[in-house]
Amino acid sequence: MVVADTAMLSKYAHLCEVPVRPARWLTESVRDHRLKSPDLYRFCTPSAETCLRAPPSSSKRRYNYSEFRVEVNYDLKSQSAKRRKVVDYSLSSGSTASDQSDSIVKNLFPVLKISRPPSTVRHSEAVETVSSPSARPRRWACEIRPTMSDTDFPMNAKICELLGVVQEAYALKKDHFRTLGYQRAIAKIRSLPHEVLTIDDVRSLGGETSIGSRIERKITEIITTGRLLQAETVLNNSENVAVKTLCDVWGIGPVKAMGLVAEGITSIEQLRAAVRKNDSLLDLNQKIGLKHYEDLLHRIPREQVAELEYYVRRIVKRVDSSIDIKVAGSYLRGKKSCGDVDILVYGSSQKLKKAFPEITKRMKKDGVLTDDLVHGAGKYFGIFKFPGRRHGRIDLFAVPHEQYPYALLTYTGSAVFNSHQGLQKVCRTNYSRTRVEPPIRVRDEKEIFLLLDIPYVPPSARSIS
DNA sequence: AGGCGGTACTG
DNA sequence: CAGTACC
DNA sequence: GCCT
Repeated sequence: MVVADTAMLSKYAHLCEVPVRPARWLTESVRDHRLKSPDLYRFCTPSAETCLRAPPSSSKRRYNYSEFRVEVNYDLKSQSAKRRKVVDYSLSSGSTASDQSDSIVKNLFPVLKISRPPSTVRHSEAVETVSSPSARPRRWACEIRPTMSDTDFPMNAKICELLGVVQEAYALKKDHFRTLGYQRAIAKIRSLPHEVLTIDDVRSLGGETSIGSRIERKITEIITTGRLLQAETVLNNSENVAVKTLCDVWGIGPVKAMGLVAEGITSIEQLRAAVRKNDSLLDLNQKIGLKHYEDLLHRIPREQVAELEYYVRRIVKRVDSSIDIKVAGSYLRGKKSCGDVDILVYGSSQKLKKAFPEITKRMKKDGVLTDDLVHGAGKYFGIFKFPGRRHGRIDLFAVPHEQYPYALLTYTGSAVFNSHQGLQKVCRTNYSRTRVEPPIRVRDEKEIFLLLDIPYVPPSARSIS
């Protein structure tokens, strides 16, 4: 099943191999901290009719999350009568968090392999994988269509490249929404199953395409002339190029960069010279970003992230053995290299209060954390370094265990993946340091997918851009 | 005409 | 408060 | 920028 608004429905319902449910269902379930009966929230449009799940045979079935009894549709692709399984388990258990999650996973997803710790296995095995592809839907709700590789359709790639130049220029001007418009149009082109060689290839899509008259005109220009004047103007604008370069320094954004360019600073070297003369040109974080500019341009090899994980866990366990860590982000998604390292530090909020500052303190004493960028009560952003290695960016998040699955989902990303299907919304509502009400209780990420009734997507499949 | 993500930290 | 960053 |  898919949580959808009306626009979503008209766009994607025909692609869904699972039932569709209105967003109102999610909103009210979240608000009231219990799952509303889906039968009260059905779309009645003909196109969605075939997607709707048949009403439960037992009219007494309740969707109360406190007793956590939900239906699991774990073989959505099966053409035969839908196989269903009712899962019913109590929320009390003496086992550890990872034991719990493993056994739950095995119960819910018999075909799922549970990985050993990433540091002890080869990269390709380091993420949870589904052993039998036929045991889950081919097309996930969060992955509406596969993205074509650039070589598939040269013209599409060209269009995306040139529109991307314009989009970046708007991003630097902080024209947030025009940027968004271009991003969506580019995503659309990239997802097309055919090459755009005439403008009719775009027009024939019909419906909501994210491509309006303006972008359509630009696409026409690219198709007919092979060029886009506006993009060339941007690329030839040295001021633009300089702003972009300066924005690569952590802590410098478009506004600061434009200010620097206005002062005649157009390169990293010039910026360093300028800071030597005027110490207050940059704030503390920007100076740190500049100091490690070259190192931070490099991605961190997966093996080194695993080393860091080992080290941080050792520190954490010494501070408080009831606390554990989880490396999320692109590492958890199985990438061979990571732009930074995201680490969730999770345990009881009481213990975290004392332990979290202590953990970063010890890492600093060891010389592993070399610079602090942000340290709040619930998050730490900084720079780490191991002997003989480059500096790298590290983020630590203190997560109370009842919010852990939401935080894990959030920080595993990708950002684009999270932006689909209400994932962002449900995580936001339930993972927040300032949150007062208790979150909807879930034990692991899979239960969040259940909550949304979206087929589970393993981390390795969430790297959509 | 108005929406397009929400939150947390720095200075 | 604006700016920047996080996914 | 696009969409409702």
